[in-house]
Amino acid sequence: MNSSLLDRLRDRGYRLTSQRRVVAEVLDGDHIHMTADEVLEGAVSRLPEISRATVYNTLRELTELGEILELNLDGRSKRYDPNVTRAHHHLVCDRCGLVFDVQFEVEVPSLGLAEKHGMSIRRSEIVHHGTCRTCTG
Amino acid sequence: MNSSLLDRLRDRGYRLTSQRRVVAEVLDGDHIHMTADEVLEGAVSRLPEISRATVYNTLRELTELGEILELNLDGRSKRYDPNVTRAHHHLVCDRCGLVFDVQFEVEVPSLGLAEKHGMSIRRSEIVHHGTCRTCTG
DNA sequence: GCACGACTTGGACTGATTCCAACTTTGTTG
DNA sequence: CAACAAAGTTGGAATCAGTCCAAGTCGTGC
Ligand SMILES: [Mn+2]
Ligand SMILES: [Mn+2]
Ligand SMILES: [Zn+2]
Ligand SMILES: [Zn+2]
Repeated sequence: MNSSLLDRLRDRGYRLTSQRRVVAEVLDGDHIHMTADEVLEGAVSRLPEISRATVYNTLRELTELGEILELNLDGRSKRYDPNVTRAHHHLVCDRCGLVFDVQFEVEVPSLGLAEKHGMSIRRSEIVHHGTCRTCTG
Repeated sequence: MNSSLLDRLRDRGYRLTSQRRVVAEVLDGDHIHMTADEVLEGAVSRLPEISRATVYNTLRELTELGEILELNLDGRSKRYDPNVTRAHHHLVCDRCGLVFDVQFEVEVPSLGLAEKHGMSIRRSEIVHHGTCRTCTG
């Protein structure tokens, strides 16, 4: 998994810098949905001199490579999801921003030509908005 | 439709100011997904002295009333959708931001208790990301 | 070892939205 | 009607996330 990520980076002609390695390490996990700032925080704790700009650059690169998903769950910070292999939904608490994965056996409905308005579709996203238990009080 | 919106505003104890009326008018339509700035622009053309702050205030109120939907389609500006009666998906061009409605007969899969992680769900959103015909070139 | 392109950096900048304190409007009460 | 309170509006400052940029560093091929 991780080695293939690094391989892919190399295959694209990207250099394997300590900064990129650290960002990839911080993002490793199963049900995490970190903001860029959280990634920066984790990266800094391993490599104190890493900069915000590099974290943003690397997140963009990893997204373009398809190694992570960039999620717009609420109107706030984007979140980055390393789980690209198993398609899943997301559950978001509109009050506190908590995010859950939902492993649900519903294939995303594929659209017919008519519905696509001539667009080519790359990816479909299902987000459920609600209130988590602690926020309900 | 429109009168019921104004009625609802009154029922909640909201005053029916010219500013609120203008914002509601600008938002009236069927397949529109305006940004706050576009709403402001339309509102100003009818009521030049209206302020940005009031537009944002009114958009929040209408959203809380359930009269419009606040959509986070891309990481940019939120979009406001007055079509709350017919559930539908959205199709977004990731290059130019164009938005289409998709009237598709797929009910949003409802989640079982286990999948909900204890959350109460208010609304589910399906967004298809891709590239529109003109952006494909 | 040098040169060059790739990469990183801090800080300035931008765009979207929220916040705020002053002001205006409207509704209520005597 | 006058006076006061409550609700609404305003412009601009502030915040927040993200992008941009010019300068400096690194590292690979020659
Ligand atoms: Mn996820
Ligand atoms: Mn719509
Ligand atoms: Zn919550
Ligand atoms: Zn497009």
